[in-house]
Amino acid sequence: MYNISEISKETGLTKHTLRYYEKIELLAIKKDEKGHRIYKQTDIGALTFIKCLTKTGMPLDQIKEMSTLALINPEENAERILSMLQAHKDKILLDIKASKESLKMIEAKIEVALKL
Amino acid sequence: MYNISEISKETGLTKHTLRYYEKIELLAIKKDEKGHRIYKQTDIGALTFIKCLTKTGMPLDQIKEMSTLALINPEENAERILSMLQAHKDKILLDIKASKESLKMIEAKIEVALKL
DNA sequence: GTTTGACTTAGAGTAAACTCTAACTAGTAT
DNA sequence: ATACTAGTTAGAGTTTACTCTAAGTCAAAC
Repeated sequence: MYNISEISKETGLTKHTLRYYEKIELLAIKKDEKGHRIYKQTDIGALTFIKCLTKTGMPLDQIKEMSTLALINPEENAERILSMLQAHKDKILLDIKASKESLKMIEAKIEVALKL
Repeated sequence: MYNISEISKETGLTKHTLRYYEKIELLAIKKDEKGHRIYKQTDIGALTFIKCLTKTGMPLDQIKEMSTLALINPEENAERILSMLQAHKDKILLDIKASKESLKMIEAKIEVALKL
């Protein structure tokens, strides 16, 4: 069990962001009798996965859609979740390809600048 | 010589975006006697490079800084331009690495979802 | 000759994802 | 008792990169 400061350190997300994620209902965190958030190991896992999705350009509303589907009925929604994950995987592969092409152009510019 | 519509088609940037790039002084385009923009081949090259930098996450103000330096005095500013390009290249390499790691996590989740 | 479609401008509006502020409570340290 | 620290909330503000609107000019098509 962790409090918000520990989770902030652990995940690298600010406390503001952690509360913001709850406000937009990306995830739900239990509170203690004082109203303070109590995070579990599984929450760290979820936040790590959210970070990995946002970093690779999945919008928060899509992440929210997936996590809602998984929360409500993982078995029934498995197909939909799977297709979203597959689509995102394909997008990342394309992004990597595009990045490599951009890299080539930049390297060419570096060559030009080196000659000045 | 091309007009804004042709350049929009050519580069995939909207006319709005092309005018916006001029407003923030990312590049300067000559006008004809009617005040209409006239684009040259070199402008297409510049816009293509700008696209490659934005796609890979370089902020517009940094692109602007580089293009200003290159415009004012390419020889004198070569070193600064070079270091910015190098830094961006390194950033892209790190991003690709991170994307590949995210890919692994997503593929693991896909495996889990396939078992449902 | 008027409608259509291209262009122009200044400036307002939008979307996404935070980021911050103000006002508050509750527990601990001096 | 008072100051410090950590937590809470609602809601306002910020940043980036567009994106759109309104009002206008100008030339060709019907």
